[in-house]
Amino acid sequence: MSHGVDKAVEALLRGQESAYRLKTVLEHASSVPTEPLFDTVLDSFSFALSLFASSNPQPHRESSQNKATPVVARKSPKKNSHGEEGLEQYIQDSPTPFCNDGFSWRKYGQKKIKTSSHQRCYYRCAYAKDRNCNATKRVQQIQNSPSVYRTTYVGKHICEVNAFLQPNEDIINGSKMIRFDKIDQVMPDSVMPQLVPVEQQEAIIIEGTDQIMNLECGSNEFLVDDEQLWGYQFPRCSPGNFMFLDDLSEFDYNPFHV
DNA sequence: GTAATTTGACCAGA
DNA sequence: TCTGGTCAAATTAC
Repeated sequence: MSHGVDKAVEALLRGQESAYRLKTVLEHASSVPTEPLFDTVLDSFSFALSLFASSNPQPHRESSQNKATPVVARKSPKKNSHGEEGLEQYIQDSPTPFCNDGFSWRKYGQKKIKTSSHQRCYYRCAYAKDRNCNATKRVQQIQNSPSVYRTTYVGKHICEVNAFLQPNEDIINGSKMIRFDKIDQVMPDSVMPQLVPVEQQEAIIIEGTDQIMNLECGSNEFLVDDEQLWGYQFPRCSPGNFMFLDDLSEFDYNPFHV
């Protein structure tokens, strides 16, 4: 727990730092893009809250915001259309319906839910057919003013694993993997644009009783600090370069310091 | 022209 | 029968 608290504090400090930086940018009408700073602030709080939530699991509260609440191996009362049951689910609340989780999703349905005045949107992995990935998610607004959107992730992404896993790589025994090939490689500007929009953030996936953090980059962009982006020439996360984390301490994980 | 989204219909479980 | 989830044709966007 103490380690989780440290990480949470670290994330909050990071958010505070970004907020100060954002304030400076706004005060000086700088041309520096503010969106990455906004995202970093929001992601910092999301990450910190998710740490608290995962370290102290409690029933989900309707009023929670920006909170990642894992639902550990919850058995779905209803099989899906493929006859699968017991798919892992993970709930996250956010003030925006567009939670950047690092994956590509394709909307396949939208439905009015009886118990809610808002419609529920259904998404599946964009590579569901190509790579037989069964990950889906549902997004629904659950609260007005302030708006709260609940995203429910169902199933696990196996698309990148199927497509790019090398034969000798260990995915079965704990999926402990970080691959940033040619990490010291100098990337051309055409490949690594400056201050790219943040499209990635942590995706928290619960496996059985072991809570893991699974950070993946799915569409070639990073959640990255702007200073670090300048300070380090870092490869983008391409299909050959991906990571799995199931032991934060092992990598001194910080989603805001890629 | 192709890909993504929308939306009504259909299906299965409760 | 009701409801939530998915399918698939139609529509829209690029």
